Formats: sequence, C-alpha cells, structure tokens
Amino acid sequence: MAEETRQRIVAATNELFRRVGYNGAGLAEISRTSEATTGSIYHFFPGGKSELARAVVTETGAAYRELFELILGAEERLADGVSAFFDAAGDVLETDDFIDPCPIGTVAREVASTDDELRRAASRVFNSWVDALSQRLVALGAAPESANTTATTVIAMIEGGFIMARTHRDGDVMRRMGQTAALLIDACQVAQPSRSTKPSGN
Amino acid sequence: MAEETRQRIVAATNELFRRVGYNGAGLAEISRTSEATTGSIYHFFPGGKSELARAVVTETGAAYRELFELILGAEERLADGVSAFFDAAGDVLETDDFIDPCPIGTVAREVASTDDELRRAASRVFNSWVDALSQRLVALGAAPESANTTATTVIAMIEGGFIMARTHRDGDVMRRMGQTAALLIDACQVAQPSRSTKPSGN
DNA sequence: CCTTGCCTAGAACGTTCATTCTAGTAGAAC
DNA sequence: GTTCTACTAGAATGAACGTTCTAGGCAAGG
Repeated sequence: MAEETRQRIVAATNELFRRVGYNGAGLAEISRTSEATTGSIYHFFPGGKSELARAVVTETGAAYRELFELILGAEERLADGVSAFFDAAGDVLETDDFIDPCPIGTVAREVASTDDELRRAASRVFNSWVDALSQRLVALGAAPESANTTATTVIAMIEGGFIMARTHRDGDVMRRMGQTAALLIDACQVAQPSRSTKPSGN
Repeated sequence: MAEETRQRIVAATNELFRRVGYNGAGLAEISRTSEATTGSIYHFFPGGKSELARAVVTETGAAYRELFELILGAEERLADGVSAFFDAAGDVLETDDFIDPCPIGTVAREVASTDDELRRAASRVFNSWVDALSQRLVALGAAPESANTTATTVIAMIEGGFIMARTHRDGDVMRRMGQTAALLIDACQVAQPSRSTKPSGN
C-alpha cells in the first residue's frame, strides 16, 4: 500500500514532467494528481523535488531500456527493430496528443546547469541506452568505437526527434527518421565486417 | 538607445533560457542581468514573458540559420560543412561550460503543450533550418523528399546532440555525431543522382 | 513654455512555489 | 493493552513568480 503510494507519486511526476518539464511541474499539482499529501511526498523523497526527479529519471530510464530491448528483439534485422521503435514513438505521440514521450531529455536539458546529481542520473540513463544498442551492433560485427558512435547518434535522433515531432505536432517526423536510423544501423555493420563474434547469418 | 535596451532584454533572456529553460528563468533575473526595469520589459513586450520568449526564439532562430549557412558555405563538400558545424558546436559547449548552445529546443520542448503561439514560432524556426540544408541537398541532386528527411534528421541530431553532450559534459559527443551526419549527407546525394539541377561536378 | 509621445522606474498585488512542521492514524511486535 | 515504526494529513512559512499600475524623465514639435 505504501509502495503503491510511492509509485503513484513517481508516475504523476513523470507525466507532469512530460507535459511541462521540471520547473513547470509544481509539487502541489503532483500532490493533487497522485492523491498523495505533501507529507507523503517528503516521506518517500526526503531530498524533495530533486530526489523525486532523480527517481523518475532513473526508473523511467530503466523502463525505457526494457521497452527498447523488447522492440529491438522482436525483429529479425536490427535495422528493422530500430525503425520499429521510431514508428512506435510516432504512434505514441499522436495517441497522447503530442505529450512528450520521455521526461528524461526535457529534465536533463533544463537542469544540467543547476542540479549536478540529477544531471548525472540522466547521464547514466543515456549511457545505458547507448550500451543496449551498441552491444547489439558489436555482436553483429561492428567495431566497438563505430558501434558506440552510431548508437549515440540514434539515441540523439530519438531525443531530437521528440522535440521536433512535438513542436510540429507531426508523428511522421519520427517515422521518417526511423528510415534514416535504419540506414545508419546497416552502414555501421557493413563498415567493419571483419571480426564478427557471432555468426548470426544475415 | 531604446532599441538597444530591447536587444539587451532579448540577449539576457536568451542566455537565461539556455541556462535554466523557460520556466526556470524569472523576469526579475532577466531585469537584473539586462539592466532593464520591469516597466521596460513590458513596454517592449506587452504580451509579457510569452511574447518575449517568442522574440527570443524567432530572432535566435534567424541568427542560427545565418550561422548555419555560413559554416556550410565555407567548405567545398556539403558533408564537410555539416561536420564542421558539429565540431564548432562541440567547441562552443566546452568553452561555455556546457551551457546549452540553443534556447529554442529547450523552450519548445518545455512549452509545446501549454503555449501554442510559442510552439508555432519554434516550429517555423526548425522548418527554416531544415529548408536551408534541404535546399543545398536538392541543388546537389538529391530527391526533394529524401533531402527533407535527411535534413530533418540532421537538425534532430543537433538538438539531440545538445542534450546528450550537455548531460554528459562531453563535447566529443557532438564531434563524433558530426562524422555520422556527414555520412548521411553523402548517402542522400548518392541515393538519387538522377536529375541534378546544377552540374556541380563531383 | 507647454504639450505629446516614448521610455524608464520600481512599488504593489495576488498567486504559487518548495519546504518545514506538528499532529495524527494504522498496524505489527511483544 | 501498550509501544514503536511507518505513513498520512494539511496548515504555516517565507521567498519568488508574472503582471499591473502610477509616476516621472526626456526629447522633439509647436
């Protein structure tokens, strides 16, 4: 019951961050939408708003990584998996009236200069995403540095795509970028076909 | 003299947005750093903070487009120009202690759900950037739709790159992504070599 | 000298902000 | 039944928010 309250707080904060960002989200509204009092919020997050935000970033980051892996794993070709992720993101944007799909990029950009702990939490999350994709590329024969650069680029495309699709109110932006991302994934594998660890056919 | 005051207000707001975003920037601090009183701010921007933000977005957007064109035009190959822009961005990040180089992406993402006029101003700016790059690609023989998609991707990479470089406090993120972007530029030209409007050699 | 316009000055207003604090409830342990 | 711990409740606080408002300066036109 208590743990469920904590989750309600995190979930409400997540959605509010996605809508109006870190500074736009007030604790009063978090309290209202999560149906938890100020006392409860400060009980679970004694560090206040900053600690609550860190929880949102870390937990949402882990959930996103799982979702990412799930979608990537559903397709035979990695490029198709990446493309499918962009397509799904485009759908989510349209379904949710172009609310930001991801609180992390918004929060990170807003507070990177003012809240170092929060900045580092976001940094770890981004790294975990890059690793997830990078490892798959390496497993398919890409050179580690090249795989890391490509993976970083694709994650940046996702975050940048969220901004642009949300600003234009157009989900197709994500879908079109998915095609380009797929191209990059294929190019990265082809570039260094030498030492493949797994003979994954293809 | 009056016009200069207006510019001071816009410049101070720009920098504050880059540091702490739209909601993090208070009018009191804008007043202080720009050395303009509340009265002056509301004289030039009767619509208040929202109108001031629109001016920042529009004017910074135009300045960025000019800078973009300038750097692109300085190199013989378009791909090198794009790569040079990413390199320059990495340098600026490091020089400015990883303050956000661009207020527009931050503001757009923050207020897209709550301030439609501001959202549209940002949308126009992004389109102008995409057009600038897209037109150059088309002039080099790329198909219009393909050029637009590639240009959109590159702009998204820039915005996404700002988030990641700022979050990781690492300018190399931008520089490495510049290599990938150059690859996309070349691929876009090669993909549709059919109807070239200008016989630009290559 | 007086007026008319643009611009500056900054106090005042009501709201909302994050945080703190005291009081109280619920359930398990013994 | 009592005590202890975990959690909830919400009023109180002082600072900061965006905006409004009245008053004054200052240069150009008559």
